[in-house]
Amino acid sequence: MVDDAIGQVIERLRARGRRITVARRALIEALIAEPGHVTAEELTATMHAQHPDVAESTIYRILDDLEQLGIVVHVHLGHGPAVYHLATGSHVHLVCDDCGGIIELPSAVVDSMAAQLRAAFHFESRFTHFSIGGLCQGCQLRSRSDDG
Amino acid sequence: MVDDAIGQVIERLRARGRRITVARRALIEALIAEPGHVTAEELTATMHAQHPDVAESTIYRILDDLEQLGIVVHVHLGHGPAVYHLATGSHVHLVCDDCGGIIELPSAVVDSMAAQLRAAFHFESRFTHFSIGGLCQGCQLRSRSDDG
DNA sequence: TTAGCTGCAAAAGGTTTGCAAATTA
DNA sequence: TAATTTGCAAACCTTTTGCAGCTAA
Repeated sequence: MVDDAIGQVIERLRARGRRITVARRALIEALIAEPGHVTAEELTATMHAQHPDVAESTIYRILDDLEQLGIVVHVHLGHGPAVYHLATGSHVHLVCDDCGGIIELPSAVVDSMAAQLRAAFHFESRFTHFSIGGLCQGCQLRSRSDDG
Repeated sequence: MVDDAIGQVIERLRARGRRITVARRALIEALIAEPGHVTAEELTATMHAQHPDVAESTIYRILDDLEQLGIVVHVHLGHGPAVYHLATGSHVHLVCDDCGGIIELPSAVVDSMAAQLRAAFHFESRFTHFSIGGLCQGCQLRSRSDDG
């Protein structure tokens, strides 16, 4: 069924006139195999196990292309490098400013907020591209005790 | 009253043991004079009109320091450089992914959302550090007509 | 006087680009 | 064959850092 998922993506690429190269196939495999959010650097490392001569610039180019085709999205969780994942299973991220911990939310959680912004500003919001920053429970407690 | 605002910030710096240098005073003036969101580069340009030999690295260092003191915040509106503004008047940004247009919201608009995240995840969210991406009305209409 | 700040220059980190060679269809 | 894709290396952009000299208190 992983193979199946790969086949489906490849189909979509062919349908849009892309050529299926070793690097593309390997990157799609890596994206499907990886569980969560991966940086370009991590993807490169994964792919280098099997294909050590794929250049990181190639990976950035393929990711760009996949993103334009709506197959992949990238997310900014914090100040570091962007992370990538398949566009299916897009979700919202709460990221703790102190410890960097991540809570993933189903997009539905922000629906009422999105509706509010749509009604008031005609703005169709996507909460998925940037994280929502803040403090997790642990860091709230810690900063309180630091104060005292 | 601008002078007054400057004086207040300088007081806070002194109270925390900072030295008041030409660069610091000029940067505070620039921040108070600038209307909205400014990048470090824009601040540098502004300051160079009066003080051409202040280094950009100095500006980054002072901004860091002011941020640690809670006087300044930086915000990521999109993929470009961070923008800075005084911590007073902190607000939420809706940024159009297509045209880059910005809508500023009073923080109160996200209060109910914040309450929801607090109740469900004990997460104290700050919607001010990253923008909320999406599509503004104009770009929604444009992309619809591009489809057809 | 002396700690804190600054300028300069260089480096770091993430991402993009130019170009000739390789590869896909 | 012809156009797309790639590897390599270099550039780019924003931000950080090391260090010696300057300056505010």
